[in-house]
Amino acid sequence: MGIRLYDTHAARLRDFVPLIDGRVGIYVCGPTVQSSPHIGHLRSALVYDQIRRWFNYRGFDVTLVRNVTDIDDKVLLNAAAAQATGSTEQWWALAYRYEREFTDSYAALGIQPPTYEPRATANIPQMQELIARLIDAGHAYATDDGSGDVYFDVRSWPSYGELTKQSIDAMEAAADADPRAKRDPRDFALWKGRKADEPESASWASPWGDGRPGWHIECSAMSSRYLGTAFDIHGGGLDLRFPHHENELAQSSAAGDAFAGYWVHNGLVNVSGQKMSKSLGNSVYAADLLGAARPLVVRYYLGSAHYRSTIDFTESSLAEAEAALERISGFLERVDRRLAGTRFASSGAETIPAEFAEAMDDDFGVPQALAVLHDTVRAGNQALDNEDLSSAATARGQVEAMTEVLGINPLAPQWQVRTDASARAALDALLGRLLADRQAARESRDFAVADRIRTELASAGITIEDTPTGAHWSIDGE
RNA sequence: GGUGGCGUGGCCGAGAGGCGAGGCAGCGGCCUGCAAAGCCGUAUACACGGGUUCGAAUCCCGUCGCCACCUCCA
Repeated sequence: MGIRLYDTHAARLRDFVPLIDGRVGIYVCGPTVQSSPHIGHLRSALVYDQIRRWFNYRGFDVTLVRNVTDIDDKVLLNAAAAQATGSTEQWWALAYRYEREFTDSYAALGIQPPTYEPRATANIPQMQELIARLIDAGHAYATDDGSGDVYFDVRSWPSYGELTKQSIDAMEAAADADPRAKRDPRDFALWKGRKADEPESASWASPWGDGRPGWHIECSAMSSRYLGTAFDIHGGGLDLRFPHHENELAQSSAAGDAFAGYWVHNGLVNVSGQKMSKSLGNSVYAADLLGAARPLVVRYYLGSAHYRSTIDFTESSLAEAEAALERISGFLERVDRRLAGTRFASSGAETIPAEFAEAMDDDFGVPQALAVLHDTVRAGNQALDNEDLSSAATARGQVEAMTEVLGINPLAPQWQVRTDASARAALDALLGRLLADRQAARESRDFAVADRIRTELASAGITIEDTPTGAHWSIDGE
């Protein structure tokens, strides 16, 4: 049985059949690097990381391309606005600064780097070549108003609107768009002629005059450059279906490219039930999240809902994720302690339970897969309670395998807080003394003393758990 | 106006015709000196009204409410 996924274009679940056996090419729309990454950007990148990891597990050779839009109106606008108040930062420096913020945030969440991350500014010739093909084919036109603009002619492409099932005539006319010299208000820019107040560094020579690319053309050009004119999966946020993906599809098809075989769209993130927007001032940035919880907790939270559903970020969201994760790491630590020194000490086979795999194969059903994970944790704890070490070891292997493929193994090096080894050893020695004192007090039934030690440690952020093999201490939140 | 989606127990969140996913919180119990952790048990949940069916949270019709997109969006 193979992987099924929901194709937005067909509007139904489809069996995944790769163009080339054993390989999958995925193109994902990355961010416009005009401001800091927010919770929605993280969720989107995480979704494709999960998908990519599952394809990998299923034996596919995955090529994941996620672009960086580093030239666009907002980038220029934001740089110009800062310059107006004294900044000397150029638009390209601003874009690169934000690009690094994105990279750092992705890395913090354990999102594997894509196979390649092309920048729009590095693919201008490819875009121009595509625009020229569209003009030749009669689907695009350069305006005659001297602006240097080139537009896609939506009326020339009968299937325009097919991705989002809309007909051109039923579309609302763009209220705020500057019609300039468009033949139809829905025509969209492929090339934007340079305006007098725009920096020379943001313009490129072209057959239609100096200028810069429109937004949509970059993805068509870059996907075909790196994945071929026909490739397997195109992904992005639900909000990109229209106009961005609709336009990509129109221009690539009109140019004669087969383009994406499957369209995948991830759900958006709301904040307390509301859409996140700058005007509402309710944006939750990556920095806010990473300041509020460990990166692993953020990853678990953002990755625990189904990729197509809207998730709502509320006050308790991170605490709930933390608690769920605590169950998993609690088991893994417990089983490791119990199995140490036994013949089950070293990790056995890491196997993925069939139900987990079935859930993931079915449109990446992470929520059901997590249910299997939690069931396995319970089974493992039961086995430990019953001193059934063999079953406990099996459960450990399964939990490790499942958390590994989801990128949420709490014991993975990625998530370990870097603590000074010598400081840790010193702490361990001190706690050893205190725990010995507490044990002595307990044996002489002086519980007041024993409890005081435990309370004092608790107020220092250290939790004591008594186990059959002695007291175990841990630092809260690690 | 057009297109698409959603409404599940105190909360989060799956499922899509027939044994009540899972997590959090709560309650009862086991364990413990007491805890913690763990385990066991614990819920007449599917917006409303009709209909189809032996059987509907799931399919159909209608109603109400909420949301997204319609050229800035992850």
